[in-house]
Amino acid sequence: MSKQQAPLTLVDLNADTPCCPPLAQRRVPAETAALLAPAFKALGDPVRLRLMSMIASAEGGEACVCDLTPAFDLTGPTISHHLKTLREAGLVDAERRGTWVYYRARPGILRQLATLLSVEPAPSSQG
Amino acid sequence: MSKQQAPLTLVDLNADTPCCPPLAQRRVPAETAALLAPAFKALGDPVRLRLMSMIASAEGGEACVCDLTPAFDLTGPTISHHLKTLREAGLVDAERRGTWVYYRARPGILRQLATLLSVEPAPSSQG
DNA sequence: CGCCTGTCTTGACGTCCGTCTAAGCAGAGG
DNA sequence: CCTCTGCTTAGACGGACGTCAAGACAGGCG
Repeated sequence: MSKQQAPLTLVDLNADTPCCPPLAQRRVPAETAALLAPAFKALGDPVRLRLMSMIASAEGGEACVCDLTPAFDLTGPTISHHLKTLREAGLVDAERRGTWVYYRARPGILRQLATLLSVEPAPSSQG
Repeated sequence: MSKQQAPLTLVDLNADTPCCPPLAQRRVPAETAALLAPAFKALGDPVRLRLMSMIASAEGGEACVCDLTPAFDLTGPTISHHLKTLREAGLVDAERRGTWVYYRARPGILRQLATLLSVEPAPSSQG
């Protein structure tokens, strides 16, 4: 990090409010696309999509790896790898408490992605 | 096509109404994840995310390849390849009219993805 | 018909991804 | 201290991905 403080990205993935208008309302700028695409990419694997859902829908808002792993026909390291991908995409946070590691969804970025994909409620035949 | 009509998938990507509750509300079943993950994957590339936005936000709801290509520092075939990926993911439709090919967004699946990612409006501190 | 323009397909090349096994690290308990 | 369990990291391997150059296909025009 020898750089000065980078010129603060236009999009704040931690914000709780949408960063940008829906994709169908205005062209997504290249910088925004570069920032948001990795999040979609992370959700672009069935295993990770299910992991994300299991974490986000878990009681108490968090899920233990020990609960996630047995739901798949995959080895522990593979699940760990997918969780790391979700973490690096900013979609989840991890916290160790004693023996177990708990994952928690970050609602902010989820909301931003949802807003980006949102479409006008109905395609009225005449404008 | 010697097959009989396939046993209609649980999720209809063409429907205009959401296929399933938000990811944070209930665990996404494996079959649903397998069906929707490719759409997220298709949006997981910055170029395709921008293409999708350019198409969805275009006037008249459609965009000509000839308008899309010059927006990128990529060759024609590469753009064509990305458009094919979006097409195969069910996100856009293509139609040839004379010399040019026009792409059009499919709002149905976009709505479904948005619904899937949607989160409770606000983590109100008051129960 | 023959050429020109616009788009897609093919084949190739380097990189990234999903998965595994083996090894490493962190707490809990004897 | 040692060992056991839970999770992550490291390394390897096959397959998929993003890109390009070259060629094929489709439609308009002289």
